[in-house]
This record gives sequence, structure tokens and C-alpha cells, in this order.
Amino acid sequence: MASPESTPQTSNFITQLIDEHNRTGRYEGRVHTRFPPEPNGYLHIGHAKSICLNFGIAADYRGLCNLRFDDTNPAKEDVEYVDSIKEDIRWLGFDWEEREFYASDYFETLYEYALKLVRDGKAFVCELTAEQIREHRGTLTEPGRNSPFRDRAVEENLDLFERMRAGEFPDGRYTLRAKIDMGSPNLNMRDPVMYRILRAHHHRTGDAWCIYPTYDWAHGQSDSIEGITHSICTLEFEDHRPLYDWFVENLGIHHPRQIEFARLNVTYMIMSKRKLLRLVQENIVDGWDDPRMPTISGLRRRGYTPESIRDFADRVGVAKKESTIDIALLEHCVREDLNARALRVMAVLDPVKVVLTNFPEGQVEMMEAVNNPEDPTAGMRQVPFTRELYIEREDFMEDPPGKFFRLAPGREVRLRYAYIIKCEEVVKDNAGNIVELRCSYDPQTRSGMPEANRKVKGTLHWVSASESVEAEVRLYDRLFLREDPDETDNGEDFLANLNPDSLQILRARVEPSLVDALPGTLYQFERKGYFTVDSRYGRPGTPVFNRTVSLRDTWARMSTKS
RNA sequence: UGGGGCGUAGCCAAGCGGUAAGGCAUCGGCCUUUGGAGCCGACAUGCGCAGGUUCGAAUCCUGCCGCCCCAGCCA
Repeated sequence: MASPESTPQTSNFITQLIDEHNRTGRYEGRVHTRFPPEPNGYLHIGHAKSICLNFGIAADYRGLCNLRFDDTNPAKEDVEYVDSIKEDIRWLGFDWEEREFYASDYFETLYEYALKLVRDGKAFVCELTAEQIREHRGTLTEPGRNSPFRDRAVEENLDLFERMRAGEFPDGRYTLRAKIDMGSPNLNMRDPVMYRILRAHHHRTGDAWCIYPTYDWAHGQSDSIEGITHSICTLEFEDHRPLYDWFVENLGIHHPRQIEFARLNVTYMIMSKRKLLRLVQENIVDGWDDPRMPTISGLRRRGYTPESIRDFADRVGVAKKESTIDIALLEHCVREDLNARALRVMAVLDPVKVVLTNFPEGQVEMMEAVNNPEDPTAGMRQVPFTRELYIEREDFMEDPPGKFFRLAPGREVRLRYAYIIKCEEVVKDNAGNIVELRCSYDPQTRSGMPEANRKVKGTLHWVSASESVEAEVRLYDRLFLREDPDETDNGEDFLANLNPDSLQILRARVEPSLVDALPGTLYQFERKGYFTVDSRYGRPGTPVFNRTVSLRDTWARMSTKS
């Protein structure tokens, strides 16, 4: 027995099964998986789990993983989706090399396989309508009844089936069904449909076919043709495994093992392609790649990295228990990755003016700032400091509570990489809104000077009023208000749980260096969060920033609690 | 009420007859020119429940209970 397998670092019920197969030699030590998306929507974080699992297992065992589009239903599928799916998998960091397949590649072989079952008396052409088939199927507790066409002669089945393919009959007139057992307690075994007549233009085969195989008939045989050893799918297909096995056994072809695991669910997210499609079609979001979407393309546009998504997929585990992962884990994974990589810059999201009354007018002093304290190789940069500055409105309080470490009348605060300042006067407009804070600065406390080591309550980020530039900043919050968006009060649908404040657009002031920010560059706006340039709305010279995720904010948590 | 699965901490998840890993979250403390990061510590006498087998049970047996999936010519 060849045993090229290595030992995977993670143990779960799937790797245990594979290890057992390797021990007994069931597949000669070979491990070959596949990721089989249907091109009827964009990939989401749940697919990412499956992609990481399938490609990951193949890599761990020095095997292969194919990409195979499960394109057996032309009515719902489109090339737009196959293109996006390929882009997303590549972006995640996986490579299927030349093994890009389509179930439609096998239509001819599948047809020949079907012919064999017909000749063997194991499949028949049925004339029952969809509704009649349902009636004959029986129920969960009652057995079904045989179709009156079940015992049609082989020759007649052959003739009818060939004419089905030839296009002699209208849509829905006949079906080809497997002849298994209408009395089976497993409804999937009650003479399942293998082919339906359907005139629809297929994105790959065009109008070459008017009969299309069903999932059950196409999937296992496609796996078999490709020499797949472990066909990993989600829990709801567990009931289909006996049928999967029946087809390959009765055809006498290579028999892959189907293994089912629990799909990923994440709090505050919906994973249903149907529902995501609705959000797109009803313009509730800005396309499949809206940064609030759980799609791979949405997460990418939001600023998530492939590394963080792969890490997340590793951490959620693989099991058969249906579970819902706390979105905090996903956020933890991006923060961890971004903390190590993001360039620190200063941006004031909700500016209020600060005037340093004792700082010379017209003077621009360059302050040296660290680009990434986690990465010395990221270097330093110069940030202009002037008499008039902006700080975050929420960093000042006229009448602060006890633990407020920021600016307040008569209090001192440090400006990051600059001086310690003291608030001397609050200027308000007629409506009582604060329009300006007049402060003094201590010239002996510039960063690097001995006096700068003085203990002060807090450190604020800032931006020069004259040297900074304006930029649009988009803050995102969860798309839904409930942990489980499908849980609604009185028969309403999931849209009732939409968060009306999931997108907030601000006009912020940012460091001058940011005018030329490019999509793909990862930033941390100090004290605020991680941001990246939006790939759709950002233009050279006028960047639009998306907030990927906020920084952990213990102050916010403290204030919410009290 | 047929069949197929699943129950280990707030959320995930190891465990595979020898006395409950790890992560997230949470709570303390240290440190800090990001209330970030980092560091230290706490967090299941308990594994859905009840019996049984055993020197010993989350692991084996029996019986209950709870949750999920299946009646598309969708995947």
C-alpha cells in the first residue's frame, strides 16, 4: 500500500476516517477531494470553511483538490457566478491547477451510465406529472406506491429515453427514474428522478441538451469519474448517501466516500444564497460585494485578509454538531492579522477644532511617527503639526465622569507623537454646540524631550487643520439586529431584523499622506480601528475608506455597562 | 408518530476505559505616548437526564429527554 500521507496538524472526525482508510488501504493511500459550488450565487464565508477544509485536507495528505462546478440546473446558473467563484477561491489562496471541471463536462458519460441502468432494468421512463410523483411518493410515515410505468419494457424505456434526449417531448412530459424501492423509509430511495426535460440555455453546453441530470444523479458519478476519494458535503445530504452509494454500486464504478459535516453559521449573518440574492435584487445592499455582506467579495472589499479568513476557518473546527459561531471570533481573527500588518495613521472621524493659543501662527512642525509598532521594518513618517488642529469630538467632555482619561476643561492630555496640551477655554455657538477648544501647549513636552515623559491621563490622536485632507469614511455595523436574523416576532421575514444603521458615512480629516491611499493597503486609524480604501468608490486623490473592524474598546465597554 | 443525525462552559471544540486540551467571550491584575497590542491569572468536582457494567465511565450497555434534517422534475 502506498502511503504518501502526512499527518495533519488538526484532528477531527474526517481526518480520522481518512487515517482509517489509509490504514486499511481503501484508496491505496490516495486522498483526492473536490470543492463543488453551484454557480448560482457568490461564495460566502460558509463556503470559505468548505474550501479551506477540502483544499486543506488535500494539502495535509499530499493529495489533490479539484474545483468542480455543479452546473446541472441551467435555469439558475450563470457565468458571472463562475467567474466570481474562481476569483474568490484564488484570492483565498488556493490553487486547483488545471483541475477545473464542470458536471456538464460529464453529460455524455452520465447519459451512457443512465442507458446502462435502463438496460439493466434499474431505471425507467415515467410519465407521471410532478404532482403525481409527489402523490406516489407517500409521506414520512407511509410508504409510497409504484409508478404505473415502473414495469415498462427495457426496449421501450430505451426508445423513450433516447427520444427524450432528441427533444421529441415537451418540458416535464417524462422523467427518467431509478428503480429502487418505493417502500423505503428513506424518501430519497423512492425511485428518485434522474433526468428531467428542461429547455433552458446552459452557460457551457448551450442548447445541446434538453434533458438535465438531477443533483443526485450527477454528483456522485462526477466524483467517481474524477477519482475523488472523499466527497465532503454538508449534513443535509446525509440522507442522500445511500442513494449516492446505490448509483456507484449499480454502475460498478469507482466508489468515493461521502462525508457530511455541519455547515458554518455565524451570529448576525445569513448564509442562505436565496436570501443574499434578495438583498442584492432588492437593492438593500450595494451588490454581492457590499462590505456588509458575508460574501468573500464583501469581506474582501471590507478589508478582511485571506489569512484572517483561513485562520477563522481553522479555528471554528469541523464536526457534525450544528453550531453558530460568535461573530466575535471572526473579528478577533482579522484584528490579530491586521494588528501585525496595518500601517498606523491618524484620522479624525468626527472633528472638533483645537487652537493652540501659544503656538506660532503659520508654523508647520514635522513630527516623527511610527508606522507600525508591531513591525520595526515598517519605518517612520513625518506628520505636520500646526497651531490649529482637529481632534475627535468624543475625546472632549465638559463635565467628564470619573474614569474619562481624555480632554476636559483645565485638564492635560498628550497629543500622540507631539506635545502635551491643556484645555483653557471652550467656545460655543449660539445653540450651545462646542465649535472650538482653546488650549495651550507645553513646548518642553515634544515627543523625545525629557519633559515628554511626564505622566498624563491620556493620549489623543489628531490631525493638522490646514495640512490634513478631507476623506469619506464608511463605518459598518452588523447588517442584522438579532444574533439569529431568521428569528422574527410575528411571521415577519428576516428583513424585519435589518439594522437601519448598518452603514454610516462620515466626512473625516486624514493625514496628508492618505490622499494617495490605494485599495489593498491596510491601515489602522490610531485608536479607531482598521480601515482600507474602498475598491469601488475610492478614486486616486479622493479615497473612500471602509472600516474593516473597530479596535477593541474597553472604554466603550465600560461606559455601556454603567 | 417513519428514517437519518446531533447533545462536553456563554459560543466553538479536543477527548476514543485511567480521573475534563485549546480558542473566542467574560472577569481581575501588570504594562503601555493607541483605553490598541502584549503579559499574568480566574473561568465544567463536571460531559442532556436516569439507571447499569467496571477497581475506575464524557468514553461501554439500557431507557428516556431535547434539537436538527428529509415528502423539488433545487443543490
